[in-house]
Amino acid sequence: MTENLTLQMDDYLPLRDVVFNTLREAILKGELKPGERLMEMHLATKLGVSRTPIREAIRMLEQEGLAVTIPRKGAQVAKMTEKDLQDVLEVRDALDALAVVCACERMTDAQFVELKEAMKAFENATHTDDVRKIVETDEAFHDVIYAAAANPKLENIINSAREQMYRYRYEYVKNPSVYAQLIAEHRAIIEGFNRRDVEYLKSIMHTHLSNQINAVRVVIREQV
Amino acid sequence: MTENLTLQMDDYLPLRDVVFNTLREAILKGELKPGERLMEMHLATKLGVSRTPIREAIRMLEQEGLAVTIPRKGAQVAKMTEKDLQDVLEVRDALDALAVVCACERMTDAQFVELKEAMKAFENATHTDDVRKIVETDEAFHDVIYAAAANPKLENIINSAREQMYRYRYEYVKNPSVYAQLIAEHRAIIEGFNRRDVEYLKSIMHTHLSNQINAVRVVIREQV
DNA sequence: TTTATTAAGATTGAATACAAAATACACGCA
DNA sequence: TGCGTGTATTTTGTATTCAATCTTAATAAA
Repeated sequence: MTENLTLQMDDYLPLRDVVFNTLREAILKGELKPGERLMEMHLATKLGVSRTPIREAIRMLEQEGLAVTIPRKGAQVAKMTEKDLQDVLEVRDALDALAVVCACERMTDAQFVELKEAMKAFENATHTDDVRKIVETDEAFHDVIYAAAANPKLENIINSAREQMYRYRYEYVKNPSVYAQLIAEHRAIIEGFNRRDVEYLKSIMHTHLSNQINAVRVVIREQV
Repeated sequence: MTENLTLQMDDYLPLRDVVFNTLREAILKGELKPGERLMEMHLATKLGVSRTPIREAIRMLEQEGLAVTIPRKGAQVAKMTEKDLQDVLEVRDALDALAVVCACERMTDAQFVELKEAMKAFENATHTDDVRKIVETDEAFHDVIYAAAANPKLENIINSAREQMYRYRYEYVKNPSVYAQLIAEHRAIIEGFNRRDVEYLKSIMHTHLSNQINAVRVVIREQV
């Protein structure tokens, strides 16, 4: 009886959070395209809720950088210019460097095992055609590193930066010719942690990130 | 006539933004203390608005890390633990380093002049007892650097990190014995930009930041 | 006295209602 | 045809209302 209640409590989420997650996912997957208007009434009827939770969810998306709203004109999915992308990458580069420094110091043995498993999962995924799965296992690999850094604030900020590129990054991963390189880089990262070689790790992370730049840049240029 | 209309347009702000700014200021100034409950009805009557804009402002504060809400229980001003502070400082350290690297490359002559003026303003402020002014001119000095980095995304993230420490930092600046050191560090920063000496700048920024740690830590310990 | 119990009040969550502004569109005019 | 102008419609901003949950406090039982 009580456990039933607890269960209800556990999976209870305010509608605003449900809406937020739904819209967030839709934006990241590209179902809602950059520049697309987020009309409250439209979303409300589509999701079967009132405007109230929609509005609150939009405020949240706004602060995440996924939506932009102009007073009295409404919200739209955030667009990124090439400059925006460059700026975000610059920041991520610095934060990635910090993350590997921290992770190098603080990674537990269990986490190192986890990292190697995440590596395998990614490698397996690249043998399929499931782009979604490839992206997810790649993200998961990096998640292990960020978690090992043991700095939740850092993790939050990196995630927010990742999120902003996510939409564009999809295109990069769709191209199978990059898999070999990605795998090699992941292997190098593991090797780096094995040797606890901070400088080596920093440089790998840097190339790993900058490889994405050009690909993403092309996608952004295509965005009218 | 038309200019009057434009003016009205310009200073129009949705209530949610007015409320957001008001609450944000109140939190940063310490008028709303960490852990204090943010009750919608209470704030609404106090500010003379309905609960709707209050709720939206709270969602915004939440994403800024200034408020925390537990579903069905309401929001409260975010508390920071020592660990939280350490985490934020670690991140800010990395971002400050990035900022000076960028600023070193990109700072215009006009901005360098601005920086020297901000320095003077800060120095003058330290000769008064106006703690508020001292904090503001100090912030302004750093704002010039962050602006010179010419990376708005970086600026946003740094500002959000600064904001989270701001409340606690006040106490540090209240102590006049640190002024001399602060001035010396600011002078060193200017000297660093003059020489475009990135490594020197990084190290100054690092000590500049870490000097704050212990002071802030004391304040946090006092927070029950 | 302390601990359950439970009812009243307070508070949040969500929907609805109303006001103000922006947008779209049809009409008239040059 | 092209361009304003004004009206109708849509959309956002804010307030109000109703429902669900949480908190508090008073009461009763051990």
